[in-house]
Amino acid sequence: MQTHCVTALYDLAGLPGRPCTIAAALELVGERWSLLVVREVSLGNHRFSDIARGTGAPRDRLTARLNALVTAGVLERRQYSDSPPRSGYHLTPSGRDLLPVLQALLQWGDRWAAEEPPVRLTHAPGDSEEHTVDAEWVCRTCGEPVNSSRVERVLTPAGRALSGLPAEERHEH
Amino acid sequence: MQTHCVTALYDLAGLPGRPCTIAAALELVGERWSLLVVREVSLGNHRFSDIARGTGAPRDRLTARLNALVTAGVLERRQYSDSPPRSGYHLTPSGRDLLPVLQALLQWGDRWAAEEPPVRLTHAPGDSEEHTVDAEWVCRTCGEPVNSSRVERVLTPAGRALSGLPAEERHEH
DNA sequence: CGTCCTCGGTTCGACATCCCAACCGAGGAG
DNA sequence: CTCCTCGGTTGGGATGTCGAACCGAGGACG
Repeated sequence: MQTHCVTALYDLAGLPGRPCTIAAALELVGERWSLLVVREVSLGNHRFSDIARGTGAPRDRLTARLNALVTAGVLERRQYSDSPPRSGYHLTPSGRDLLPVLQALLQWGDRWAAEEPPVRLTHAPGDSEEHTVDAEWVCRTCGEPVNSSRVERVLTPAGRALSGLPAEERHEH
Repeated sequence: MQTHCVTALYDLAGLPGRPCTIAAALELVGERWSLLVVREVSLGNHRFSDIARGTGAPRDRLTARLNALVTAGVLERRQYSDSPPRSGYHLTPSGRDLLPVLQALLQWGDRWAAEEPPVRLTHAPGDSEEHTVDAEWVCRTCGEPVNSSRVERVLTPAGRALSGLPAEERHEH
């Protein structure tokens, strides 16, 4: 599996504020419509007009976002017809890795932004019964829910360099 | 536990595109700086100037975002000094529920938006060793990872009403 | 008292982005 | 030939964004 970005990594030093990959991520996919475009493509709508209808984005904004997401390495264009020449947009591995972000937003929106969710995710894996998906973040290493356990933030050498701290000996309080 | 929004639920019918709480969520916290403000507050920076420094947001934008997040019910103002009268911003339950969104963005950004992450999250729950957090979404009901299992989208009655007539949905392979 | 400082904003002007509606060119279909 | 769809582009007005300057309340210092 790819472990870092191939196409569009973001220079953390060029960002304002605390050096943090959340900010870098938002720089790539945080503009208006971007994540909804990813949602729409992940639902199987690969064509310009389907994405436009599904998201509700203005066509010129959609053009801009699609191009930005392609150069960010989140989407790729793929020709699906020679005549007339037509191409569709598909998720790259990096784009597929955004699905957890969408899952998190969906779950938050279901709970806090709508009276009654318009869509329910159901789940029938293996031999268990069909049921509504209610997901939580779990640490792959130890299996515990992430939020209920003690989590500490540690600056890496790269982070120390970016925040102007001496290379060794100094920790944040 | 609160199961829906108390202050600022978003009228899904007023949104363009597919009725979807991801869009509603982004309407509340998707503007520039909003999620970074939530990150900053969650790190313990409650004061205006600390949030400004931590996020790098212009002061007028920060004012706008803080007010929006307060009326959205994500943050609340709390007075921490009478003289001079000073108040800080704190996460509400709804704001705390955004942490999984930040976790998802962090993980994506670490992998796809930066060469070397500036911060590592470590985790030492219960009796296991300290290790780097690597989280995934797991279904609370059956315990299986959400992305690797069959998940289906089902329109609820509310969703059916909102979309008039449901279109057929294809899935990516 | 007067001057300085910090904190939490507000105001201003230049600029970028956004939205909508109209338009356009390539390529079928009839 | 005319019409249609698809995938955009273009123009103009509204809205959002930015950086820097300004402001008022309230200490702190002398």
